[in-house]
Amino acid sequence: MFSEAVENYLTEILRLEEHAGRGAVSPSALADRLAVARPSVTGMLQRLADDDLVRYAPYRGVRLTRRGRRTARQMLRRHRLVETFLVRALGMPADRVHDEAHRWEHALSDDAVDRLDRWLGRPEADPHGTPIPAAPPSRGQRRLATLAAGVRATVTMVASQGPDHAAYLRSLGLAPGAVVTVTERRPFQGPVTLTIGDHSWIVGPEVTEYVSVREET
Amino acid sequence: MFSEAVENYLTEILRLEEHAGRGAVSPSALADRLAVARPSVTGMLQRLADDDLVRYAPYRGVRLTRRGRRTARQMLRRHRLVETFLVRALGMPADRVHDEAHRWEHALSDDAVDRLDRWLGRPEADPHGTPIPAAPPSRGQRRLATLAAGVRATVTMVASQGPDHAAYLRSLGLAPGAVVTVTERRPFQGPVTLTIGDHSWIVGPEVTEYVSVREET
DNA sequence: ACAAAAAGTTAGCCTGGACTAATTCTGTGC
DNA sequence: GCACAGAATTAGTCCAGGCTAACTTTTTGT
Ligand SMILES: [Mn+2]
Ligand SMILES: [Mn+2]
Ligand SMILES: [Mn+2]
Ligand SMILES: [Mn+2]
Repeated sequence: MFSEAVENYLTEILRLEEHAGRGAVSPSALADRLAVARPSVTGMLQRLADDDLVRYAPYRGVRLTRRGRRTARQMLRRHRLVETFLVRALGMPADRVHDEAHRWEHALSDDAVDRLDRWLGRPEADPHGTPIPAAPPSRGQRRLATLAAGVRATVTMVASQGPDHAAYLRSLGLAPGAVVTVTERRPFQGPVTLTIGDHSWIVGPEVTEYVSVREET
Repeated sequence: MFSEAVENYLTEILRLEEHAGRGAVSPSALADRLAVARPSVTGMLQRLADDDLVRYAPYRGVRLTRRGRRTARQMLRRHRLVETFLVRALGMPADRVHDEAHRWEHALSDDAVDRLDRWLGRPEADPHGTPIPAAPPSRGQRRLATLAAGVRATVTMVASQGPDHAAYLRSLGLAPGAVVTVTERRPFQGPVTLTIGDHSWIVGPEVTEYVSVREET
């Protein structure tokens, strides 16, 4: 979703916001923590502001937006889960897990994070005792790509990638509220068979990646 | 050490070399596998050749050098160990581990790979049955940075970063053949105390990262 | 109150790694 | 032996994300 650099900036801004209490985060502090020159920070903050990940007024410091904070918290969650794993499973010395986790945190998929969390028994704190942020309140929402076969689900969101794409999705009946079941999933990211109402369609990732669903209860 | 892109190119070249038997690998095949345009491949191959990772003659295809092959094999090892871990430990469906491993493989340190390998019981093959390349024949050689405290080791290599750096290392007595012990290691990449002969020195990563040692038997 | 220091930004540059359009090789069929 | 299809390379562009040098704004100390 975001580049490694963007993820690192957001995470570090959150750490500084939490640490230094209320108030905006200073670019210099960020530059220090990220080990980059100050002008690099200025440039990145401008881009993050354009993408609505931070609110940034020149000479006034920076704060995360709701969107930015959501991403940053997710990164902290990953970071701390990975650290926990490295210590508990791999027996890595506690003073070496941070750098390792700093790289892993960008590589894990949501699914892998979730499995790691389960494997660790849903830990509440990392090896240093720092709390691990909870998983975002997804209310069961997920991409169609990750829906298990045979499970009925309701479409919650269609993130179309342009007019043709939107029209195609509509022609399949994939609109919010539609009920859909994955009836077959071919291995290796192969095509997926969907049942929507009394129609079946064979579709590829351009469909399953951009449609969100919630499992029926 | 290398960028993610470089690691991916080298790994894919090795896969193609192994698959398609003897002969040079064609840039088009590479472009397909890496999902990039052909000119991107040409450009990268030129850089890889400059860095002595491939031998490349225009219009004649490409082959890995010894150096390139060593790196590529290491990546394949990581990839397959990670896939094994994802299936065995996290229970991820076998048809989803490849993409995941493709990202993890770039994030793991040598130490983490080694711990994962041990944790998995030194598996010989990944979940698809494909053999996992062996760890490089390091003969116990490692960076001083990873040497456990209290273990006597012999310096095998000094990778100095310029004349001043070289002189500094020499002044500590760190030359091939010298016997060294880490007597204390402060947490958080803190300073390390070395004993060399009857001298002790407190040094930082600019020493421990660039000196290789072999543990005494 | 104001000068000096510190913090921050702008301007201009660079590298890696992608892309498209245009061009040049190579090998095959006749 | 040659035309042509396909493979590959060159030329030129773009963007992310760094950097240094120079400038501007804010803060601080007297
Ligand atoms: Mn940490
Ligand atoms: Mn990181
Ligand atoms: Mn694989
Ligand atoms: Mn990869």
